[in-house]
Amino acid sequence: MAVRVRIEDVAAAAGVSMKTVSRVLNHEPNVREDTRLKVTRAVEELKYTPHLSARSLAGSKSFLVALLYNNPSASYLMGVIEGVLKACSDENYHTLLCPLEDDEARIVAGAEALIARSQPDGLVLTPPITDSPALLARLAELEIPYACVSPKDQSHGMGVAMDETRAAYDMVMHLASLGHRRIAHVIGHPAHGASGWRLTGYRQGLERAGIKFDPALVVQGEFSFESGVRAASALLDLERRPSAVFAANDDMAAGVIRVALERNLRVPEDLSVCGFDDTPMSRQIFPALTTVQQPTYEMGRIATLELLASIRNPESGRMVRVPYALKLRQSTGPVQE
Amino acid sequence: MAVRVRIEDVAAAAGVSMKTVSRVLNHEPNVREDTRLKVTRAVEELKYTPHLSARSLAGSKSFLVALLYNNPSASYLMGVIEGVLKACSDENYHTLLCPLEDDEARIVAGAEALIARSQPDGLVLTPPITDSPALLARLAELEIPYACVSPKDQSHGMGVAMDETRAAYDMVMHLASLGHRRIAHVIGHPAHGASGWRLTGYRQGLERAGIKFDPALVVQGEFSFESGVRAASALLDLERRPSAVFAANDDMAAGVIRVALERNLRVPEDLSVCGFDDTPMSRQIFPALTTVQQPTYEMGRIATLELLASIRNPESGRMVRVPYALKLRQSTGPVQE
DNA sequence: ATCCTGTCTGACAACGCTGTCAGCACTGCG
DNA sequence: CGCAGTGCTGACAGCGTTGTCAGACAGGAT
Repeated sequence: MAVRVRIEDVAAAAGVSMKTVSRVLNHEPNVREDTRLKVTRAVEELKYTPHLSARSLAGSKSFLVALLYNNPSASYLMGVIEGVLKACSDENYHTLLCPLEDDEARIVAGAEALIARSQPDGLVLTPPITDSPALLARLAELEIPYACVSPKDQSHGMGVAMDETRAAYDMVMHLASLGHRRIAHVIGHPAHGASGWRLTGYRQGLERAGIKFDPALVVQGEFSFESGVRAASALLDLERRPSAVFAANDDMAAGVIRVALERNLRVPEDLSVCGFDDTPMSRQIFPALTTVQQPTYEMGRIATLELLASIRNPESGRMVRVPYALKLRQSTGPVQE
Repeated sequence: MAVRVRIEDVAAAAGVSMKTVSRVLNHEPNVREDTRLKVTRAVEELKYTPHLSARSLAGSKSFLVALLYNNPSASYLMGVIEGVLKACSDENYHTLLCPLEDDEARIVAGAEALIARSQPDGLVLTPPITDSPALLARLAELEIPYACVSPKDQSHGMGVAMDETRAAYDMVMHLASLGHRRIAHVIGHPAHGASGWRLTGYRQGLERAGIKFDPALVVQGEFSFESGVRAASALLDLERRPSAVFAANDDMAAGVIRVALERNLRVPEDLSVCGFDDTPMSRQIFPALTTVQQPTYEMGRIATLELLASIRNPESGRMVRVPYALKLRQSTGPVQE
């Protein structure tokens, strides 16, 4: 490995001072256009990359973005992570992963430990910790900027969100268009904002389709496969069982399918099932699951870009809406007589 | 946020010089036991954490470990990642994630870019890039230490591995013990070492069970769900079709189950199916999949610990064996007449 | 011609830590 | 009793960058 190219070398090559090179690299004002050009050329020629540690030490910025999570879904997380990584590397930041425990106190403690150790310049939060009041309060105190992915409260702060209510509504309309009238819903984990939105969308869809809301057809789950199994058992024990089940995520939908098949019900002939998230698993179970695709990569990327923008300019940083897509597959079909 | 505690403050509190504190923190020799104690106490009292950037700048170490991967399985990766994170944070290192593209040239380019930008002190490689000769050669040139997770060549280097051959052997013995004689195998992606080991284990199992190896029952796959579907179609089109299929991973096993159920075969009554990896999906499909569990978290953690040990002392760094576990579930059952 | 403004540039210290090296106190040995 | 050897400690420079501040220069107002 050759010896490192330093800012000093670039300065010499460009015939300016170190400080001017620094200005160009940091997009600071007050550099003449031709000077800027000379410097950029020298940088490219020497393939210069600033030394992160030196930068961070001198500038008291860490160039670190931490991604805080406690979401158990590996595929969801990996999507978001890749997006965050992409945005960070494009802007010469490093990404720190910070897995957190489930309970509120430990979330705060974990985040504080991270902040003390690594001094990140900003944080990206994923659900459900986007909705931990204690954490948000502490972050405000510490004055650390953060961006949220799908937070419950989208009225302020920055980040990225999807119209989940609308997606759930669309899903119910899809079922209704297949002739279903007894459409059940398995609610997600009560702590997640998504559970509420999806339930709301379900109710709005029913209303639009002219179907009376039946509380007996709505069962509490908690986003896990096992909770889907429990919910399905309850629903299929009903005297007048539903002809379709809309589970608030794919894992629970898989649980519903499991129970249906165990009871020798055919999916979708005897029972239509749909989920939410479009995990890889949803394509691999039989029958393949009708579900809603979230652009997790884009969500991670955009949230991070907003965060970085707001680090540079505290005025900026918005809540960005991203589109979803219904994935119609084999687990939903027309109602049979 | 209060002002940072610096090494100077700790030195003052302990009544020693900065350098002595530094020595204690870096486990350097030549510090009297009581001095060491005084310092440790002061560190704890002041809750001192060394400033990573300053350390790295002064010591020309980056305290960074990069995890290179291009494995598409999110659950496998998340397991390894969490393990690496744990080991790193325990030793006050940071983890860098480095997703790489598939082809050899881009793997090397991606790794070089990472190394140039971030100067990691060491790398953790996951399959299949553990087996990229071009990359390994380049790393040797750059003299960057690396640890491998399940590399093809375990005769030298450090890292962690599982006896996959033995696990595959066990799986075949399990099928044989259920009375199966026509046991098919779907091979994994040819570039992965795992494919070879699992095939070898399959053949050893057959031999041990006194079953003649039948090339017609062995089909090439590539670890994807779709390749499992293709393989299963071929196998089930056979005149004398197998009574059991051992797929080299869970995704392909899911593909096999999909095809079987589509053809109205019952699993396991008409066809036993088993996989490898114990992905979360394997528990969520119907029927739940018999498979082999890899301790991914431990593997990531141990590989990283070996790496860090070898950074401190180039003499150390071994290839560690970790245990596996057969997960017997509903997708395998006794042969039916 | 003089002053003032604003734009652009560079010298130098500082960021928090570790490497180097010198110095001190002790031990064992001739 | 002197001297080399060993164990322990501290002073200080330097890692590669940015913040601060002062200075040079151009253009407009007086």
